[in-house]
Amino acid sequence: MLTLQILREQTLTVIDGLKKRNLKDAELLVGQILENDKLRRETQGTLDTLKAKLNVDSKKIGELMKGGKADEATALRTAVAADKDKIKILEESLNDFEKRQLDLLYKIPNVPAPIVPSGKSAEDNINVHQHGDTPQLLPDALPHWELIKKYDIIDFDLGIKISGAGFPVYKGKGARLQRALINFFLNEAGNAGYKEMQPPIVVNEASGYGTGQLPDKEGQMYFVNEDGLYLIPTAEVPITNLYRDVILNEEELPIKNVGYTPCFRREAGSWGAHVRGLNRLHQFDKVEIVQVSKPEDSDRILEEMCLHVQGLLEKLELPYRKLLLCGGDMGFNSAITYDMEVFSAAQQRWLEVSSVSNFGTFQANRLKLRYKTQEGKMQLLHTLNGSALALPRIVASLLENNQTPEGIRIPKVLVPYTGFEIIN
RNA sequence: GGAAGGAUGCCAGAGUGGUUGAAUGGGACGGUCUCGAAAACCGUUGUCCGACAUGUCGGACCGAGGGUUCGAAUCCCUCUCCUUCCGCCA
Repeated sequence: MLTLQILREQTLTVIDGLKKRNLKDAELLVGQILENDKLRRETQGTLDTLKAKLNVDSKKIGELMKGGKADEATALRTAVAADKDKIKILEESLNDFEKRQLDLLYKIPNVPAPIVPSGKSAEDNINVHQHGDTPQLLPDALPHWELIKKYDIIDFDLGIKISGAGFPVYKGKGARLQRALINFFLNEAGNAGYKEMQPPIVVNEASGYGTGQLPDKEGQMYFVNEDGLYLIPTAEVPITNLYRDVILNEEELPIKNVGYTPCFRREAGSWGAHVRGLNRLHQFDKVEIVQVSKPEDSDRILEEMCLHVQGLLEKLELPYRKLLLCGGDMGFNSAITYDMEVFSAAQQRWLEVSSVSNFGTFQANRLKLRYKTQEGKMQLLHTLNGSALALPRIVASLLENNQTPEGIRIPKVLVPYTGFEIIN
């Protein structure tokens, strides 16, 4: 969430930024917060003055009691009672202002960075980079949902039997390919200086709030009611929350972590004709890179993370494009997001396989993730993350793009991981 | 699942209801000493909110939330978490 400081000091910038997201009531919301903030501060002022008086009087009563002046003490005691009533009322009112402040802050998305274009939907995203030729397939080329049946490597029906739709079973070389990709991605990140982490894949409520899945997005996560735990929609949640309520030393920065986890998404109401096969699943595998950096470094680091992801796609010989998301298509928490999309030849579609984002202080503010500057000042850090990479759509495009009459060719870089060169 | 104990500052660890934001020790930082270091000695060691002011003043914070009281780290209630033992088990 945005800090009050930003809202107070950069009000117009915030409103302009929010308009890029097509947030309807930007002025209204910001105005409500500032008004509430003003009232909150006034209330606290009078409350603090009263409390200061109470503290002095209490001390005085103590001294009177000690000095054996019980009468005077009793008199003062009755005088204090009136103040206590006032304090109680003011405290309630202060609580209300604080609660309302939080409610309002939760409603406001992050302010898009200056380079983010305004726009309503994916139509308005900007293609900033494209790499690789889209492959020409034979006329009898198959989409991946046919290929996985033909070679018996991913089985949706078995998944339906034991779990439900959107929970495929990977078999034989299909399972092996999954494992190969995960290892490849983890090793590449390790070589790039990321520390490998293996976090839990269920998280508590506080973690959901920390990275911004809660409130409001409960419906997208699986919830274990009995224990109050959420199945993670991405490794971003546990890995970023490792740094909740943490004060880092400047020398530790930037933090670079990578983790592989399964990811769970309910995807309520988002099923349609274009989500066949591996395009959208309830459970999928993903390797995620997460960084925590000083504010002045995060722009550079975002680029670095993008290049890492692009490098992976190039090594896998997949044609891809890099999009700068417009305000209307960005996630709630993000200040800048680049999406990487690979071309899936048989579907003739671009598939999003990675989303690399800089959150600025938006998550850090909720997480209370800070560091102490050399001048000894507490400062919120910046958080960033990106998929590197999400498996299912990578698999879809690998299968489709590399199909030949003899079988599906495995990219050279993966062969040491799979142990085979072709799926046939 | 059963039983018991606990939660205090960066860590360890005190704390009779009334200058306790909190003893003491350790660590870290600064200084003295030294060619340098160690040791020793001296000093510093919070966060959040607010008000005027780039410093001061006020308020809050001893797991969380309530309560009792003129006054709560200290008493009472609820919740959360942790540890240990037993049971079950990968």
